[in-house]
Amino acid sequence: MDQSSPTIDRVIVDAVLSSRIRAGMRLGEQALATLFGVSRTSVREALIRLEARGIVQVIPRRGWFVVEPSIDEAQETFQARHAIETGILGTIATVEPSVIAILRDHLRQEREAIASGDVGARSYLLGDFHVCMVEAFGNRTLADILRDLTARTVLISALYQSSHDATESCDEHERITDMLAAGDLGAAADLMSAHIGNVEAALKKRVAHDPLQDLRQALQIAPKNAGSNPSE
Amino acid sequence: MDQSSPTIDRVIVDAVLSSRIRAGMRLGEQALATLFGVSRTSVREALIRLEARGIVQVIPRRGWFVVEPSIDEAQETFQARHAIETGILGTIATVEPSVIAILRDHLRQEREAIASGDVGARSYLLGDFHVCMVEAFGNRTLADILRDLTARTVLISALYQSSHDATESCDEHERITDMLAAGDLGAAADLMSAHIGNVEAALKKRVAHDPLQDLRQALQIAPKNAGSNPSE
DNA sequence: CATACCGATCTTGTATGCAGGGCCGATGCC
DNA sequence: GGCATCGGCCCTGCATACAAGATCGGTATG
Repeated sequence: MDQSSPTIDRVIVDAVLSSRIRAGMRLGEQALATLFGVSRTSVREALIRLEARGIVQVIPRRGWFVVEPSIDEAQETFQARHAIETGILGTIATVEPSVIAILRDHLRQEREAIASGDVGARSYLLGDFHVCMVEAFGNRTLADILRDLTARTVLISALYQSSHDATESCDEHERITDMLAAGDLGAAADLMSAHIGNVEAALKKRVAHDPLQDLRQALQIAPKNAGSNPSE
Repeated sequence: MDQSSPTIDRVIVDAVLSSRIRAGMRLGEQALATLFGVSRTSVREALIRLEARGIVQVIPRRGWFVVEPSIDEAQETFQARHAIETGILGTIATVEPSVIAILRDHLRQEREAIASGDVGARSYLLGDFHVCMVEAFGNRTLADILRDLTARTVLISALYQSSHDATESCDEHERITDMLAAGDLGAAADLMSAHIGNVEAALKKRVAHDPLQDLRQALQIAPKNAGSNPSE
């Protein structure tokens, strides 16, 4: 149904969630237009949508770039996720068994992606757990909001070199699910609070944004494309 | 600084927040283009932005309309606001005196608008209290999200004929501010929870969506343009 | 009289063209 | 040799033009 317009948005957002698109990457209108086989107009519409969602930004006569959240913006993003996710847990009364089933299945996919070494799927699923949870609670509005915040979180984690282990995150997800299954929403909220805090704390060792960093890296690791997205 | 593009967005959002634009109202591209003295392209960009923010929607070859949230969407919106606002209160540790000062000044404006009978300013300020609070807490990201949710709340309140009194809302705002000033964040969260519940409960008497309603109203209030925006 | 058909008109969807402005390399000057 | 300047190239910003589709009116027919 929603093919023509949302497609190009989805592709970009999915790429961000899968860590295939990094913060600061340029998104030229003409380049995307030829890639998708459409006019610049359609690409521009998609980019404007993504800008409203806080995923890309335009510099007036320069071009479109994936957002590079500052330290402050990163903190705001984590605080927002913290507030929303603990807030929704404090709002709902009971948790249906179907919710647990969805989350259990999601956990299985997470483990599968981690085991198979698919870093894209791993990144996507680890972030999607939270979106999935809120959506399972029946609030699509909040899920959409959280998805965009998650995209920014992924960008932030790459920007500030998160050291948080995937297995650790997955374990924490499972513990949260266990508490939800037990009906202990307060404990689940506490675990969620700690979990988000862990992810945020894992990137406190910020990347020391001195200009020499880029130069040094460029001189040692030859080409302009680091081996994160070899295919494109 | 941000004049050219955001202006048209702001005008529409402000009109929604001020209850000057109702749910279901048509927003023709050409009409807005001539009104703002720009091309359809710019108008379209603004509408696409507003669509991403969940304020308007486009029906494929029909036109742009202000969203008419369904019962379920209305509940989702209130739950989202509930989760966010109680969540942020549970997230922050201390509340700076400057925050209290901002809220006190805001309360003064609310009372002023209520006393003067300026229904537009009243609607705007009553909703803006919540946005203002989150922004005063220092989280602009969450404040932007809440602003869009507030816009939908205003549309919902008009759609389902809210009976919640403005003075009552303002009083509740003041009690919340008092608890924040006292440093009792838990009590503030409880009051906020009750406050949002009150607003939501006040519109449970839904508007009986029979088609005769529109027809009857149209037959009584003559022309095609209702007298909501006489100047523009 | 009711209904089906059909064209006029208005709406959005999409492409294209041109203008404004920034970046970068070449060139001339100090 | 270093530096300022200038011109070409490329990118976005914006308007316009055309195409596709939907609504609504009139008209003809059963």
